[in-house]
Amino acid sequence: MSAKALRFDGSDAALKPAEKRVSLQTVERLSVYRRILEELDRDSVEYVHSQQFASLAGVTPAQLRRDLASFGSFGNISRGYHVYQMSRTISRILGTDTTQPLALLGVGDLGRALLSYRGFEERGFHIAVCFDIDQEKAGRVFAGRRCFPLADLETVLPEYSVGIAILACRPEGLQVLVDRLAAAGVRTLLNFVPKRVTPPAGVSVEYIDIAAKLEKLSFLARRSAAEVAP
Amino acid sequence: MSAKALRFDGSDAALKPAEKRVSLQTVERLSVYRRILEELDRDSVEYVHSQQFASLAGVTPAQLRRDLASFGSFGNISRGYHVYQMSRTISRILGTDTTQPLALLGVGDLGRALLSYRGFEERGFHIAVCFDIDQEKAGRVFAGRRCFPLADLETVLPEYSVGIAILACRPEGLQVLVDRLAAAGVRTLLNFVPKRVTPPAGVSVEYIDIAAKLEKLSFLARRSAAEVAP
DNA sequence: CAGAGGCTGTGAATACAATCACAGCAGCGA
DNA sequence: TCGCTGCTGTGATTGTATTCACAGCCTCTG
Repeated sequence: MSAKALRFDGSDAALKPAEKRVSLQTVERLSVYRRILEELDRDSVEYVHSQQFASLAGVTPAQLRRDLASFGSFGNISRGYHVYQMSRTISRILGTDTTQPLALLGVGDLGRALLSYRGFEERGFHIAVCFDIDQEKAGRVFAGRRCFPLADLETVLPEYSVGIAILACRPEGLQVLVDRLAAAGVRTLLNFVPKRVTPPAGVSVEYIDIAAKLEKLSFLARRSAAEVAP
Repeated sequence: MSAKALRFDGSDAALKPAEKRVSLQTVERLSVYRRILEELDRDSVEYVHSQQFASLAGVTPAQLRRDLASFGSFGNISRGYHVYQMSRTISRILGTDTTQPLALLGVGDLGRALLSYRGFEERGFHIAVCFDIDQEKAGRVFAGRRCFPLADLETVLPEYSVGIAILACRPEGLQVLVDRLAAAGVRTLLNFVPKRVTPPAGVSVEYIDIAAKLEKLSFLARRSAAEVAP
């Protein structure tokens, strides 16, 4: 005896199905899914089953289905998921169906590498403007983008309507910089600087810490070696 | 000061006795902890309580204590944690108390940025050798390191006893490259290439996917905007 | 047209991570 | 010396993510 139909009886007004609770871990996996879907689309694959799809993405089929179901049902039973349609849907969910301008803070080695990285454009991002505290760098042009002095942040940034900023500068004074960016309307930050900051209300920060990843690998390498010869 | 309260007083035994189940998330946080401890040490702080320490690291005091306790007891009751000693202990646990040689695969924009990144040396890592499939790059010298052709991987790599390799190359043929590296004795991989690979047995892979992080931020920015004006 | 096959979506179960709350004790002042 | 203070380490609890397992459905074949 199943009680599943009751769910619909009591809550027909509550149907805003697309905006359930979406776990952030799911969101991170969505990027992986979309990349695979694009590859499949290039190969002219029309439908894909959770089994093959999951193995391409390196997750279990159950997890893949649950991730996708958290936005509503896309799967066609006994055919699988429609590749192109789902790719478009994920783009809309992630907000990458339109190109988004980025700001880059700090034009050192890493910053310059990011400026010349072509992958951004393919994924719907574009570094529109960059800043550096170094007066010598400010005024120069890097990979087609003029570099402004950090002091001009508040006057220059609004012209570009940037929602995402990339931090690739020195750790000194990082918190102050974050606060200035938030005040200038930036809502999210991608932080390459190995230093924790406390984001102002309404601002999200993601960290990319290369050295920390290496340390984790160092731990894993040592542990796996210990397992072999304990 | 008596070391008896601290169970691990500098001996190599620190690694062995508490081989409980250490969560990988804990390991990732250890890097953050160590960085903060080094800063405190530079400021000549000798002891630190879980309260202040946790707030610097951006975690709760309970989580910090649990993380540290998963290796054994470091804390001196009513004084807190000994800054320098714990920093050393974490280094031993992570395996970064001695410098480790890295191999770099792919000397494009990102690869060159990594070569000139100074942060590695500070954290106990050193890119010892690099490879590129491009014959033009092979033979040149980048930031003091000679670049070898990819074809010579099997003959050159053993001379450097590399345990960790960084993937910063093209996605084409990545799986084959991973298998070759594993066969050559590399135990862990840091993958900047936006493509999943299936690691051979005993090999761990960590991913750094910049575009995926940006997509996550794009989602967050959109959601937080929707919360304000639904 | 019926029945088999095999897929998705999801309730239930499990595994895992974070937090709470407190026993027990080192250090300190009286 | 002794009691008080406030810290750590940890059992218990809560919360969250993942996996299991299967009902229900769509398609295709005979």
